[in-house]
Order: sequence, then C-alpha cells, then structure tokens
Amino acid sequence: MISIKEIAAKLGVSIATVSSVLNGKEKERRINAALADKIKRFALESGYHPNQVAVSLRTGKSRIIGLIVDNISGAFFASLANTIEKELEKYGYTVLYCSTGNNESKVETLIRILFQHNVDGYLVIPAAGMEEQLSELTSRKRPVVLMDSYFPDTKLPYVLVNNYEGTAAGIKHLIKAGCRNIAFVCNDISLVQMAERRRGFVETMISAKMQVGEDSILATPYMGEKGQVVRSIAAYLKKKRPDAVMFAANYLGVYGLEAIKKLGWTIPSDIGVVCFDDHELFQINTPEITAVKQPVEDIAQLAVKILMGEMGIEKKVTEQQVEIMGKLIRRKSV
DNA sequence: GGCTGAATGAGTGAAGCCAA
DNA sequence: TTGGCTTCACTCATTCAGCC
Repeated sequence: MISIKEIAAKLGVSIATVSSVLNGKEKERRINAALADKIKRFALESGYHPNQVAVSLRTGKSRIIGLIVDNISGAFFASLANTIEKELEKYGYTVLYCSTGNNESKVETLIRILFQHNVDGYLVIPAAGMEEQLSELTSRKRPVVLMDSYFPDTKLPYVLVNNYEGTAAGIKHLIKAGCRNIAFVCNDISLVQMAERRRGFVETMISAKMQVGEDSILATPYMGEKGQVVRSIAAYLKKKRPDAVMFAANYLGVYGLEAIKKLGWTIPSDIGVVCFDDHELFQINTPEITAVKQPVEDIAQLAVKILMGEMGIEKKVTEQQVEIMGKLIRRKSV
C-alpha cells in the first residue's frame, strides 16, 4: 500500500500538492493540469487508497455508520441491515454492525467501541437500558436514529411500524373470520413496541366486545431457549383451547407453528393463526400464514434519510418521529 | 499562478528530567 | 538506580497561509 507521502517523493512534489489533486481540488488550489493528471495517473497505477485512520484523524469523520441491533440473525434485522447498507452506500458510507443480544453490559461496551472508532452516526434498534448511553452520544453531537422502537422519555428521532394498528388489523381479521376465543402470544421485553402490540390486542378485543382475561395473553421470556418457549406455547394453547391465536413477533410465529404441530392441531380448522411481522417460512408453510408485514425497506430508507439530515449531508427531515403503517397479508391460516 | 511548509488531529513510545 | 512525571517526536492526510 502506497501512501500520499511516497507518491509525493516519487514525483518530486509536496504532499500538499498530491493531497489537493487526489481530493479534486486542483483547480481551487491552482495546480497545473498536466501535473494533476500525472499525479492522478500515478496514484491509480500504484493502487493508492487513502489511509482511513489518518483521514478520520484529520477530518474527524470516519464515513462509517454504527448499526446496533439486538440480534443480527433475525429475519427482520437482517432485512433491515441489508437495505440500510445499500442506502448508506449511495452516500459513500459503510456500516459497522453490532449485535447486543439484549445484554446491558454489552450495549455499553459496543457503544464505547463505536465511539472510539469515531463513527459518524448511529442507527439503533433499542434494547433495554440504552437510554443513558444514547443520550450521552447526542450530547456529544453524535447523531442517533432509532428504529423498530423508541424511548418515550427521550426526544431521539425514530422510525418504526405502527405496532398498535398492525396488531389491531390482525385481530380484526380474526374476528371478521368468526373467531371468538382469541389468544395473544408475545414476549416479556420491556420496550414500547411490544407494549403497543399488546395494547392493540386488548383494546381491539374490548371495542369488539370480546372477552379478554389474564389468560388471553401469554408473555414468553424474550431470550428464552427455543425448546422451552415452544413447550410453554403448546402448554398454554392446550389449556386455553383458543379458536385463534396471534403471535406478536415472527420468531414467536415460527415457534408457535412448531407448538401447534406438536399438539397435532390443523390450521385453520382447529386454530386460526395470524402473526405480527412476516417471515419466509410463512409463505412456504402449509397452509400459508397470514401476517402483518412490516415496511422494512421504508423504515430503513427513512431512518438513513433522517440520519443524513442530522449529519448535514441531506436536507434535514422535518418529521423526525415517524410511524409507518404495516400491511396485513391475507393468506390461508384463518 | 503554481506550488510548498507547517500546523493540526489523537494516541503512543522514547527520551529527558528530577527527587528519593 | 529507580520511579514518576513531562515533553517531544512520530504516524498520515488535510488545509491554510505564504513564498517565488
């Protein structure tokens, strides 16, 4: 790898001249066109690439965005990350991925590492206990945009699906199909998106004059082991005997299908199924599973746009706290 | 007009200085 | 001699002020 210093020495010019030419400022700095061409050609032939550590040191910019998610292996997060990467590429930025595993001490470490790497901005899927660190980042003028959830006590920008309306659409679909004893399976995560889905279920049931008791909701442990969660769902369904169930997350839907299979029940004759957040498996399952699809691409694109606005790269987006409507995909599970 | 020297940024290791 | 502390030089790319 050749440096700007070596190019300057080889061509017998100063480092400043090489830097100006390679940064497209030869006219502004009134550098001879022939010399500029010579420098560009030599840099190209010798495979010159700027040392990003040095650039970051000098400019205070790294052209890297930190993407902090809960679990990168999840379908929703993977899809989100894919779109974010493509969007950021348009602005000449790369992504540094971090997965918190919903672990508070890991959150603190990851944010510190990203800060030490001088990342220019943060796209974050919030985890419990993150508020303080994120507030510190914004106080240090580091732009942060949240996705999928938000903290009600902060003014941080966010983009997420309308969890309440999405859940309500799923429940209304079940009621319209004639289901009367509907169960709701969620997790016990203490974040706003799950609370909103839960609220969407309860209020839609009440407004439709349907019975909602404590046994209408099963909250599974968020980071619970798969086999254990499947068993708890199966036990719950067996005891409650609902005519329909809505799963509050796609991974719960996948676990739920396994639980229903264990019980030997048939969808939709024994139990109707709707899931919040679509999944590839729902389309190939027999029957196909009805789901509320999250507008993942829209969320990612808007989050990047807001972040670029905060960083002064794009025009600042006026509406910084946005909820986008999900779409009910009707299949054959109801 | 065409070009260069030097300051700058944060971190780190080496060198220098002083007291015990 | 050793430990503790400070200062300096160096990394590399960028950019302003200034020289010829």
